[in-house]
Amino acid sequence: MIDSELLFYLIVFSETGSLLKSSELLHLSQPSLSRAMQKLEAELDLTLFDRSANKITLNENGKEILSYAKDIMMMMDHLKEKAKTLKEKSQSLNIGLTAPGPIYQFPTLFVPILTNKKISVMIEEEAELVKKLINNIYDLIFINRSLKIEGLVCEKIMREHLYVSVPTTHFLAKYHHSISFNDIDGQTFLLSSDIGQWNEVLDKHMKRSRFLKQDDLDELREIAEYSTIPNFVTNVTMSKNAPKNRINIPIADDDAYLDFYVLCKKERAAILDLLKQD
Amino acid sequence: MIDSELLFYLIVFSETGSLLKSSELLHLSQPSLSRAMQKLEAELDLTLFDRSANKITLNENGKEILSYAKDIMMMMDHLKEKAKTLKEKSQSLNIGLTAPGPIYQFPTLFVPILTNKKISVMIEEEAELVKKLINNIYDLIFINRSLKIEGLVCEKIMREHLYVSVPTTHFLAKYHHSISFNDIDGQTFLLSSDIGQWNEVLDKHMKRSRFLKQDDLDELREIAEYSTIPNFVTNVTMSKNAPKNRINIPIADDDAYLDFYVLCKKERAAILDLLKQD
DNA sequence: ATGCCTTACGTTATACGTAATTATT
DNA sequence: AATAATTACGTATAACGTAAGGCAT
Repeated sequence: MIDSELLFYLIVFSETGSLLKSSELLHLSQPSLSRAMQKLEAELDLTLFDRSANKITLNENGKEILSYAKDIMMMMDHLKEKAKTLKEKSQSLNIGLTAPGPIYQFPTLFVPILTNKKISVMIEEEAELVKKLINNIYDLIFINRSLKIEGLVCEKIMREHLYVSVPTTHFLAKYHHSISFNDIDGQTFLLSSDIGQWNEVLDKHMKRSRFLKQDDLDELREIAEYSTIPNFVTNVTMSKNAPKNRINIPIADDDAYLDFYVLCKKERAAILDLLKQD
Repeated sequence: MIDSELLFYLIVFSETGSLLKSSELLHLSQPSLSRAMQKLEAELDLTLFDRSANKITLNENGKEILSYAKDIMMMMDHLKEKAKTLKEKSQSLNIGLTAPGPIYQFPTLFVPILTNKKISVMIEEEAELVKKLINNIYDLIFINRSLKIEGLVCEKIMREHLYVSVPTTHFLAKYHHSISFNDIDGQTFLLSSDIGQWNEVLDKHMKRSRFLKQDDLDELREIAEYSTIPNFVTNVTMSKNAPKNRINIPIADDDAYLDFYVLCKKERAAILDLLKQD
């Protein structure tokens, strides 16, 4: 096998025209480079240089071989580039969701420092998620039904249950054990912008309501605490230190429940272990 | 720089699926190969294998990198092939002539063992010779006039003079000091098949003559010795130990002289030194 | 005399094989 | 137990830098 290092040296030499200058660029002693070029000639069993006592130049053979060396070096660069890309990819975890629930259920999975991976999270519809999982754009997706597809593993991993959060002074607070969409429809609610699949639920059962959309979750929480506007929480988003002036009332309808199934490629099923940390 | 040897090992591994088998094919101990693959991973800063205690397989990264490695290895093979071709070329000397005279004038040049080169010799017309010299098909050509072309060197190197060789008993032998084409035209002559430019001379001045063409020069010489048929020789083809029963009569016409000029590419002018050996 | 390449030589680092170790089937 | 990988360790080879030598400008 021809040593690719020597081909690289040849290219550098062709650009400086002298062993001395090349050796400086290559952080190598000049005798070493001289021997390296002799070795290349020996390996190829071909004279590549015209030599005089204090001058060395590429001969016709050398020029021909040089162009091949450049091609190979270009391929080497492509390989290195690919290796870099693959490393980035293997260090990142792309997760797709139909709704944000799993982020609260599996907090360590979604914290880059803990999983030692760069995380990207995207909320999309099921069909899109599945397509992109198969195309390796996602490593892991969460959807709301069981889906058996060749080459994919699918496991049920959680159920999310919707609650309405109202001030203790609110007229709805009397339903504190249970409530239905019908009971609360027609009011105005604070609502996070990114609730994915829950949008469909609300569109279906809360046609007469008004929603004040809020992008920032911290701001939403703050507004909720200092206003009397009802908002929504779920079993996984409820914090232990919830505001004392509010109560969370479970919604009894079947559509107030969302099951979550996690899917990934069979050969990467090991990723699912990450879920078991939580 | 990535060591191309390691890429080759990777390819062999991909074909056997085991380090042990690969190491045998590569005439290498198995621990060495194990370390080599670890080194490749380190150089690329990328995991290429899934390892268990007694099994190692390519992972997704490894498969991707493998295809790049194969491309590079193919380029390496092309380079080696090219080197081989160039070596063949640098060991051969292609000479073109308008007439065979220089072969006799520069005998060592045309003996492969002495010049340490494979020799090919071809007789063609000037225009063809020059074209092929420029296109590197010939390394050296001999033509009959001075020709100044950019990038070529041209030197006058010999003059060939035509003689007619007749038995001492022949009626033409009385002209032993000098003779003209006109004096000898109308006879029958022995003639070599490959006389190149001399054909034109004879076509012009010997329209009424008959020529007995002979491919093999040794046979021609033998026939000449044991017959009374006149033939042609020149100052360079005349042998010292010429047959005693014949005399060589110089032809006086201007067209009985052919000047020879040698041409080669300027950058290869060193080849001309070969002529000086003779 | 100077500059640049090659050869010589002693040293260091690298790559190898053998042997020991580990873990899976 | 057998197989096939990795790790440990001592050795031999190969690559390096310094120093010396040679030849053309």
